[in-house]
Amino acid sequence: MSKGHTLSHDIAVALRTDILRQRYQSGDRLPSERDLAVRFSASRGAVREAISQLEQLGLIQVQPGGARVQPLEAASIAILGPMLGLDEQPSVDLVDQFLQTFGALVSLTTREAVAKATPEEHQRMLTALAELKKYRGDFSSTEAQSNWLQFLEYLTTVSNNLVVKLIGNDLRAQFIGQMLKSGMKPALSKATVSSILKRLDVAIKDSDKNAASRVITEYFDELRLASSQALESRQAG
Amino acid sequence: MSKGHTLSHDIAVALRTDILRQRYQSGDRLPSERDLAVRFSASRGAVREAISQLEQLGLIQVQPGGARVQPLEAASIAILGPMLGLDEQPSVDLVDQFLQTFGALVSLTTREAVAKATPEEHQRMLTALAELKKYRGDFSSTEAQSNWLQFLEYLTTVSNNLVVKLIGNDLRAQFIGQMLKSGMKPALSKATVSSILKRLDVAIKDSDKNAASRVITEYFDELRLASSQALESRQAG
DNA sequence: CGACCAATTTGGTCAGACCAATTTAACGGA
DNA sequence: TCCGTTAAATTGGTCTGACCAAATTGGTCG
Repeated sequence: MSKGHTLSHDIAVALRTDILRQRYQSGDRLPSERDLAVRFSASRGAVREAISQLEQLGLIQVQPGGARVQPLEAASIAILGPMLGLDEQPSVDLVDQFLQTFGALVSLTTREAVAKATPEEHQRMLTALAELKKYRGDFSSTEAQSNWLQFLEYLTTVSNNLVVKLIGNDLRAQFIGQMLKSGMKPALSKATVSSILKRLDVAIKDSDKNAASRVITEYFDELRLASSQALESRQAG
Repeated sequence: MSKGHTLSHDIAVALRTDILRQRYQSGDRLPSERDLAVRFSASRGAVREAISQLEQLGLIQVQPGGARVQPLEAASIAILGPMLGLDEQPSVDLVDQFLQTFGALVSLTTREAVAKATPEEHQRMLTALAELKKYRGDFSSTEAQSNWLQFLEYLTTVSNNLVVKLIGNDLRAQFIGQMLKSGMKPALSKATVSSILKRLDVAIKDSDKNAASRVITEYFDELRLASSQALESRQAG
């Protein structure tokens, strides 16, 4: 194991990809563990480990007689990243759904953060915003994106909502990884970004949780629009 | 395997519980696979399967030299149900966070469902609401709760947001299971429930997505309040 | 064609072996 | 006594082959 991945993990990834590409329909039986061991030139133990990982993801149900593929929509959120990474470019619908959902969660944590922040946290939010404003609305660099995401993550921390944090763990790392891999960066205009940062600043200064939440919702609505356009023009071009 | 659970799953559950109960701190090394095999009177293979499940949950990181416990807040949402089920009664904060987050997601899907529904779906929503109104605000029965949850799930289906669906898979089944196990049912007054159903009906009839979303948000805010009170009075009593 | 039974296949688990990577212990020198 | 180096021990990663319980498949008979 020199490349940091176990064989069982590699097998699970390969099978997961087969399932996500619908090479098996819901209800179909997977090949037997013995057959998979031959296919992957591995021991049955490694295959069993892989299979139990897929079962935990909700992708299959295992019982004596064979493992059966389950409906995709009954699976865990942890399959989102792999789904997005299936093709060279992600599905427009799925990206939109992700942004919409992620936006709703961030809007919630922003609201709660503004409502709950200690004076110190409040100041730290404003300081971070001031740093973001230095980009003058130009969020296209990796650094700017990273700082913006860190800011959003800080809001989650201040909101102290573990449930959102746990969901975010499954959503964020996977999504960002796949977006970067696909080389796609949705571009908001500098005017839009500047406006959002400015209004967010005012909302936080005024401890106006509703305004802050609205600004974030608007940011994600803009981002959804820009993403859809970017993806569609890539598909046309 | 006569009781529907594999040994590896039982071992994973036991270790997960140890970790969630903070018997190990973040950074601590778990006992070796060989020691765990002795402890659980199992083979090392079964232990390895259990360990790889815990790694997928983000609870541990496995490498030669030993598996290390990871910070809880870096884990997957799939640990929420087990966290809620640790004690006889769930943590007030965690239940509140769950309801807040779940409420935000349902509010989003309600908004989208109202915006997107086909005439047939629209009619089906109204029909389901009419059925719910027959309870005259009395949601205390298992049947009423079940029908209400089915209605909310139908909204998710109509909204066609796979991301929310996948998150819901991790949230819903676990949470409801744990709540029922703890025998706790938060009680909203009949007047509150009737009012919510009535206004939701109007909003859907008018295809007013914002109003529908607001009604759902309000329902969950009331539910959060009632839950906190119910849990706190149980702790006091 | 359907029911029943036997054979085969499948998952569940075990023990023991071996190799690569990490951790711990021991030794020597300053 | 402390630090650095090396060796030994421990740990994870994987394999093979065996056996048992549960499910599936195939064959036979009415």
